[in-house]
Amino acid sequence: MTAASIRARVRAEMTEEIKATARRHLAADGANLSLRAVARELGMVSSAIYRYFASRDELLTALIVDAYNALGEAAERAEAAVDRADLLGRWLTACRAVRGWALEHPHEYALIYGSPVPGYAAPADTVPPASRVPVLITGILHDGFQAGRLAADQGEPVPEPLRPDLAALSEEVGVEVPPTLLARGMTAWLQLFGAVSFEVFGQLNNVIGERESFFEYQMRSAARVVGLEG
Amino acid sequence: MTAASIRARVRAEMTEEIKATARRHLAADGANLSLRAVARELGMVSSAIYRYFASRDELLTALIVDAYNALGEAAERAEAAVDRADLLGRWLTACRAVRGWALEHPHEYALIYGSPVPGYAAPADTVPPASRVPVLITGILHDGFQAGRLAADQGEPVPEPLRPDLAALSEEVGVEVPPTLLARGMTAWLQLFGAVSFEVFGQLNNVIGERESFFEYQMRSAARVVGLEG
DNA sequence: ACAAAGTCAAGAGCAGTGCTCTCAAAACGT
DNA sequence: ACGTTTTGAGAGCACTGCTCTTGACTTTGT
Repeated sequence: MTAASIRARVRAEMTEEIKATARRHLAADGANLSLRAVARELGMVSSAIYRYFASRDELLTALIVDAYNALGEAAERAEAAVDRADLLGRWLTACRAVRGWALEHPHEYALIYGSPVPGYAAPADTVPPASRVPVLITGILHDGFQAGRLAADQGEPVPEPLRPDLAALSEEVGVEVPPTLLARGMTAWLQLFGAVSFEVFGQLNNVIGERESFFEYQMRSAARVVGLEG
Repeated sequence: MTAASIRARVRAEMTEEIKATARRHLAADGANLSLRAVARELGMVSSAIYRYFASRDELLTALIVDAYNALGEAAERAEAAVDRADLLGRWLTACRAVRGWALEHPHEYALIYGSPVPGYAAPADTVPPASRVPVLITGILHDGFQAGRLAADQGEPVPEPLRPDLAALSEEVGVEVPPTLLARGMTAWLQLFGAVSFEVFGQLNNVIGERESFFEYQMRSAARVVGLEG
């Protein structure tokens, strides 16, 4: 049994090493990285990789799950260090963590928030890692609402047809937030990933030089829409 | 000279035909479409394509420019049909046109607003087509400001370091808009493309069913931040 | 202790890719 | 009509993802 564990452990290490190498190659070739190149760098032959990943897509899926988790954890850790009562601080800190991680790992960010890979369909096990950031944001909304510091109704009225979607969403996450507040939360969510994506994908090149100020302004503006006071 | 025109015209038609075929292949293979497959479908050999495009990247550039122009034109045409005094209507109409085009041409949209193609660097001639939508939005801001219906200062205060960027931007576009208003315009811009990207790239799957209501709500909310009254 | 079962890396091979080069046949300007 | 330019075809290079087979090694059941 201990012997089997050894083999299992070696296998796990090898798997991790392949992923690490692939992650490095991601920077050069994006989503269409070369399995053969990864194998070559690891001093093995391409067919050997298929012992660990059934296909290139499966390798990609592993990288995607890892990326979602890394991003989620970065946001969670940063946000957890902020005083629970400081709602605006929690929001801004989470935003900065997302942006920071994205700028540090632009190619992994592109993998999860960029254009979908052509033939690739994300399997179900990417969903929980993917929802870590949304869940985090929803938690801030929840706390603010419970404390009576976030109004349910405010700003643009929420269209009737949209409310069931929002109610189902709040239920799915397991956090109770009124649909009207959740709708504003999604505005902030769009604003966050819109800003990060534009910066990472180069849409801000030759447009905005002061990236930090710009991001800070946009996230504070989003917070204002939600109703988070400074 | 007329003879030369014939050859030139045939060449132009051939170029257009290659692009059209490539556009079709874009749907299946995304940014890494196959030159050979395109050639095969056109009944020619792969090397013949190099008479029209020096490389795959150059073909991609042509597709990118076309996509930016198509999107820009769709937005401009729709917006132009709205009463000039109806600022909110102009904004919402432009937004709907952008979303509509993106949903009709998801793969072309991914090409211009998705993750940047790995080895590819966008040449300078993509800039003017790319700025058609931003210019359009800026025009609405300008008209509203001139008419005294859009306040310069409102909402979140704009950080000092950001102002030169915004001033330069307004100058570059050739449309006079106060930096504070332009900052809110960029909020709306982020909101627009954040919403469209999330929908086209599948981030809203199993999250929002009522896409139209959701989009409408988000764009009205963005308009409110800018200061566009209904 | 030893054979059976399982696991692994390697190599050959298939069909495909972007791209370059050469060569013959058109189309063109004069 | 003649020399130039443009065009398509074909062969070829180095590369890709992936499959299948082979031989060596390790783990397991008895």
